[in-house]
Amino acid sequence: MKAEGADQIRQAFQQAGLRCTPQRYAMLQYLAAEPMHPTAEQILRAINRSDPRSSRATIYNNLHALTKAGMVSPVAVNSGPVRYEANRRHHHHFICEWCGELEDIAAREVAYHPRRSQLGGRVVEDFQIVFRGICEKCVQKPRHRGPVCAVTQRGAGSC
Amino acid sequence: MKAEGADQIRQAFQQAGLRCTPQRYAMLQYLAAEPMHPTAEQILRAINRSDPRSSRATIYNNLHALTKAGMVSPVAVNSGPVRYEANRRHHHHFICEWCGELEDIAAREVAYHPRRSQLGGRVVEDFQIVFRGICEKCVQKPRHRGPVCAVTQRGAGSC
DNA sequence: TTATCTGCAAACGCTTTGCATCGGA
DNA sequence: TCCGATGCAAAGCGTTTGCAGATAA
Repeated sequence: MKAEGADQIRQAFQQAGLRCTPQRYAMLQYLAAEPMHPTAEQILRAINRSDPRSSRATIYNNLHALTKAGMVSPVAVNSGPVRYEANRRHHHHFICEWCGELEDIAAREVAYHPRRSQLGGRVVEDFQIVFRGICEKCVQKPRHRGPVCAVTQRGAGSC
Repeated sequence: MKAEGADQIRQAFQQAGLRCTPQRYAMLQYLAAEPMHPTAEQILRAINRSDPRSSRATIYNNLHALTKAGMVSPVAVNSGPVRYEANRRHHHHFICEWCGELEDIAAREVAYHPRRSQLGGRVVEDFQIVFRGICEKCVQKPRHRGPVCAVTQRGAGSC
């Protein structure tokens, strides 16, 4: 996904009823251009690298605001710091058990398209598949170390 | 799922090459009998309610040990404290966006049984579906408060 | 007997919060 | 102009760690 145009970003904030501050602008631009799933800390470092000085508190405040407005989504598929992604089309996730990397899986790669919007007496509004296994990079690398810790997601790093 | 027999629990530890201490025994017994997905703190409180005095550090140590041995699994589908479950058969999860409750969904309730164990160049070893929506209890209750915060999972509690 | 486990307490990492100041609309 | 956003610093919560003493096998 490419970076959005300047007007597009301003407009998005307007529609959400949020002020378009330099900090928010930088955050959304970064997240929309970024194929990774950065943590709050990574977002802070990335946007402070180029221009305005954002504070940690502002990053957290705005991640909440943007989440509430539906402009970004928290990705909480493993433990550790929460990761974020700009809202793209419906997709799933893959987690490498060796290097901990988190990748997107396009919905069309998966043959599951439930028709029912119910499950027992529950109303289902969304679903998301999390695959676990070994990523492409790790498959073709010799296994230096063991897999990452299933709880902390730390302990390896061979990718 | 019912509580396991005493011998069964001792045996499980033996097979894993782990000592069967009173603390570990209580933890596994509790997790095997418990249909919830308790946090470390909840496990601590639950097992200290009945018998031996376990410490917080021991709970965390053992959750790692039991996870490494494949006897319990961390459930990290939302942010906040990590939740744990004893290893049962393959299943999925449902998260209520109103009360934050986490429920199991039996695999047979879901018509997705992928044949391939690959996804691009990746090796898939496991997958897990996370459904989001409104749980049975919340569906039939008037909506007192808004949904829980998507980041912190706090802010409601109507269930 | 001894490697392993426990418990305490301190430290750590991530996140939230209170409050004074600032600035976009 | 003024409500909402920012930044700082301190506190909060969940978790990890080091180490001395206890204990299952």
